[in-house]
Amino acid sequence: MAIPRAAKTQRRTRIQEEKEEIILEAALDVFSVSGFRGSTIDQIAEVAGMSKPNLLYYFRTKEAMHRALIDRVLFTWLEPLRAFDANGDPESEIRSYIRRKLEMARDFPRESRLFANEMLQGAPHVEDELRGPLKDLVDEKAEVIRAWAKAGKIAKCDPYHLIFSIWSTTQHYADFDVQVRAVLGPEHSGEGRFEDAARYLEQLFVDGLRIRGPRA
Amino acid sequence: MAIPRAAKTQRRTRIQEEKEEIILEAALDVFSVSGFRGSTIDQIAEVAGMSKPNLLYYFRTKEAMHRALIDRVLFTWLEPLRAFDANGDPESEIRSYIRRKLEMARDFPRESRLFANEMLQGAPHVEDELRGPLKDLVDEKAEVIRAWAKAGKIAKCDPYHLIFSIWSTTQHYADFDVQVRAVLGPEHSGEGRFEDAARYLEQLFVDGLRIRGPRA
DNA sequence: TGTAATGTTTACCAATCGGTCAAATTATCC
DNA sequence: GGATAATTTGACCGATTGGTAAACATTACA
Repeated sequence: MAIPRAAKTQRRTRIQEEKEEIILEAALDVFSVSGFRGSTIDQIAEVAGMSKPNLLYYFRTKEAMHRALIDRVLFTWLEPLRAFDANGDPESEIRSYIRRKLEMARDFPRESRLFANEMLQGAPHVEDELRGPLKDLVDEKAEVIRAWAKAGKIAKCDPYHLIFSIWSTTQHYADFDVQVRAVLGPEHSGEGRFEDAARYLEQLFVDGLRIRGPRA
Repeated sequence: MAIPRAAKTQRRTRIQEEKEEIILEAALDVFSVSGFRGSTIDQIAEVAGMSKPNLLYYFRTKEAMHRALIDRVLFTWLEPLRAFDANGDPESEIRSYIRRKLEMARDFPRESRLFANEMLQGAPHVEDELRGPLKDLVDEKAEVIRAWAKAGKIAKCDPYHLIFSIWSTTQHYADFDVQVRAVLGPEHSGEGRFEDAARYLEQLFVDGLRIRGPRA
């Protein structure tokens, strides 16, 4: 009798790893569009190409699927900020942070939307992570930015709202993709819009951080 | 026999106006958090304090409720952009546009989230409005900004991405409110955060638009 | 005040929801 | 190859879903 669920076994089988990957991929498709409440296990099962009980063999509940997905996304989502280097040159650090975040919006839009959906619903599943690891990381990087300003390397600014601005502007191209495409029109909806956005955003933020000399 | 639904009558009764208002208010509460698919008529009925069939007397389907809500929100949501004045002073126009958008994020967060939810789901109910009225309005204002740049009143920049940036940064404080509060901590989660955001964003965008002189 | 239109509720429906169960199938390892 | 564990599925469950039917209550208006 195979009572133990996959999750409870000691070692993960080859099949387990493969199937869990397929399921999470399908779950990402569905959750990122409809949010937790609006998604159904049947939808995910159909996308994954397996039966519903089979999904539930690998993840005991809908919550468990969502949880696993969120955990994975949350980690990789913070990668760019983690890479933010206190010893680097301020301007190029900001620049590459923007570029990296924009690349993620381009290459992993579903992950961005999954996260956005969770935020819109009041973060019922991740509030602890926000207040813990996320806040800690942001606090740390905000301190770096503040130190740069104090040392006169960049203009004074509120580091928290700077970070919020970079988050929102870059993620906008993933989360509000439909709107961006609709407004830009079909002729500017190719991948080139990410190039344009990168150019604009780098200019915007870097200019804002330069210490202003006498104006023309 | 009262076959005709409220919506089909010639003139709207006093009761109709009141109840429809109550229902839409409740629907906004629910839809803005859970999105269309994730919301149920029962939830809305409970918030509205009336029975489910009573809701369905005023709005025949869940879609009709959502539709009515979206239409109303879409209109008021574009108010600030409509007010953007081609004959005004560029710097103060941008400034007051940011301020107005931020006020809306503060005073009408549910409306912002309703819209964001719709975008995340691929705008299945409003794609036409995006491609029509919205695009037209943005095109018009983008032309204004381009003209300002051409006349040397502001620095050259991509007007579309400028508008996207203002949208995303301001709406972020409504849509990602949980995250903002979590990162800022309880001591900075009072209404003052909107003041700080306004100060930061006005500086960011206005600086970016100033024609740059020789640097210090 | 009577009556027709409007508004409200109870009871209900078929479809779908998240999830279980036991039986059947497949992979693994000796 | 056979025993055993791991995987997959069809049938099913109670709860919830969006929505309806019809009886009942209230309002507006002559």
